[in-house]
Amino acid sequence: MTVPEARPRVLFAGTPGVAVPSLDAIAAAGFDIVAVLTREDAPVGRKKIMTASPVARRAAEVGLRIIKANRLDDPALAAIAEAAPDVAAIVAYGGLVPEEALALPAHGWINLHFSLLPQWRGAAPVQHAVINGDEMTGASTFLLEKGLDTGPVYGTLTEAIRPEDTSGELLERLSLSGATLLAQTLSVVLSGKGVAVPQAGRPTAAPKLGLEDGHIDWNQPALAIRRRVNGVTPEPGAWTTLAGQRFKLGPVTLRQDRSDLAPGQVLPSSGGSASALVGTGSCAVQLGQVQPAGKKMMAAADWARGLGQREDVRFE
RNA sequence: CGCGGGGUGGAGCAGUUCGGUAGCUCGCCGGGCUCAUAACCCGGAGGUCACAGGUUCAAAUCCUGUCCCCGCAA
Repeated sequence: MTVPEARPRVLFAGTPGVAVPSLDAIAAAGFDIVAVLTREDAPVGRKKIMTASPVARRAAEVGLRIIKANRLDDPALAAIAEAAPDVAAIVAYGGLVPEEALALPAHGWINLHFSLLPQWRGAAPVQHAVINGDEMTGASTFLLEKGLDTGPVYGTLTEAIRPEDTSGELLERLSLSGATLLAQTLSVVLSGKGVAVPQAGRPTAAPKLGLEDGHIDWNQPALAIRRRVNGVTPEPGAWTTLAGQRFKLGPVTLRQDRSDLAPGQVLPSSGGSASALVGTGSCAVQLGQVQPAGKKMMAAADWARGLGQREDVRFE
């Protein structure tokens, strides 16, 4: 009987869709994923259907051992200890990793974070980068420690933020390139050649966004409004109100040729090139997709047609 | 049974209160005008008004039930 060559034992921790490419990349790189830690099933949608996380579903497809826990209490810690990982890789797990857990793998926990640390530490780095109007962002792999995203950095990559990028699109690109970075970092760390560099520079905070973060203030300049809309798209979503009703907005485009509209004033234009313009603190913006309360998401041009001849349309 | 809005030609809407001829802005097809056009003019096709019962001389509209979509809340 031959003794198989020892493959590095990896614990993967992650929950949402952006973590799935990392799981795939680590598996493809040949690591032995001894367990996948993810959050418990959660009710989704109006019907509250209990749904497993994207990472849990992917892990199930591949036949990996799954540990579902919202907090790393004793049973979860025991399960991790039993899996005996050499290293843990964590991408958007969604829960705090206590110090007892940090010590379990010999090489610690390697976190993939979607910013150039120490910029945008926290739950929503991509969203804040977009809202802030950053032209460049990236991803970092670092050694998890007690503080929030404060550990020394193993590797980074950069990604340009395009003016029309939404957080969702940017995050998708970063989830793919970041997955490769994470797999590379694991290899280097497990080989003992990893070099972790303490974070240098001025930290900024990127707390999780709430519903109110998507509330558009039409008195702001058009550029700021576009950045905010892009930053909160698709989650938690940009919105305003119309006649007291919630009105969701998709990405907008700047119309620097129109500055004759008051902030919030809506101008439906008719004709084959129908669209809807909205006044801001500076020039107007042109709406792309809109969703009035109780309606499906629709093209702003379609919505504008249904408005008819009304001229009193105004967002609050 | 958490609260609320909605389902009307391909799209977005009006019409429902107070039953009585299917409407508006577009799109589509054909023709015209034009150097040209997403502009303008003329003509045309396309709808069991979500579904099922009920009331009525008559239902998109009133009554009952069902399905589906969405905004909140969680």
